[in-house]
Amino acid sequence: MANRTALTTALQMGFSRATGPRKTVVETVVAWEGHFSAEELCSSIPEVGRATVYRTLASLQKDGVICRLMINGRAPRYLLGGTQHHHHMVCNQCGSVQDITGCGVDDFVDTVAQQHGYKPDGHRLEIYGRCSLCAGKEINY
Amino acid sequence: MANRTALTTALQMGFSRATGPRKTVVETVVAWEGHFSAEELCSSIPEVGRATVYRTLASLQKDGVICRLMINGRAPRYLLGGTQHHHHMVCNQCGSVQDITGCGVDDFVDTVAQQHGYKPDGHRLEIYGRCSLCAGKEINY
DNA sequence: CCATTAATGAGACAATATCTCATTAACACT
DNA sequence: AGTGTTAATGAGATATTGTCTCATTAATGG
Repeated sequence: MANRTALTTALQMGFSRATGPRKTVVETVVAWEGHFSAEELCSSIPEVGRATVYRTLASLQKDGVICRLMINGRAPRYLLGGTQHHHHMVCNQCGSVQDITGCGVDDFVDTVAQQHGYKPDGHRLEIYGRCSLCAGKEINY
Repeated sequence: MANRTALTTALQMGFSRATGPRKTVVETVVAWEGHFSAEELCSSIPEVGRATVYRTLASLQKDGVICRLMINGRAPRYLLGGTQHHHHMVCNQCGSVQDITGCGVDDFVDTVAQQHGYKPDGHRLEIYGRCSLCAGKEINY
């Protein structure tokens, strides 16, 4: 399994006990195709409590196992991929996500951050835009 | 008034009627110091209905009059500034916002976007990190 | 196998966002 | 200025998402 290492690591980092519920959450996250919201994850594993899901997501994010993307709409969405996929371009309309790699992003972010006295959180960069396929889907108040 | 143009424009763009409530919202936004959440805005102008505030915010964002920042926590925060202030660096902990200008960001974003077939939404770039003043404020589930 | 205590989860609560639809009022046109 | 048309409003219900409490469960070291 490609993500075996990530899974095992995730189960151990940031916690002192490797529990069953957490294992369920992590395995589900690892197997997920594309990005997901916390509520979607909760729904897919109703046997795990909501608090535990949120706890685990926060921990995984903190440890860099998953990324948290603020796409258009209310709920943040999560995406597997820590060290390798820190940079994304997100479509505000359809929520499609593209990786940005090998573009000198790290250097750029570091430079800008340093200029402003920031310590970038894992050098994470997200560009929000609109992919060419998306027309304006209006909200109906 | 410095933002006279922005205000007038904002009142007319995207709507067919310039109404009193919308004028109230826009004037309040223009006069606001720093960033704000939708609920904060609602509270400050209770005479305007919640739906109208959200409607107007969405419109202003779409027209590029305000920026929407997804800072750590639940509620998105808004910031006056369209064309001039499209780039920000946001601290995930304290929510402080710094402008990024004159760093070749536009060119960079354009290049990356083009490579991925994106049309960046007003060339808006946001880097989420952690400012050096902020220690980890944990969540107590 | 036991004791310790980290972790869990049910469910209340809080915060935020959206929707419905009857009412109001902005605007074009006299 | 008066009037008809209809865009816009807002009160309040509802939906969605996130956090907290605390009694109970179970992982781990010894």
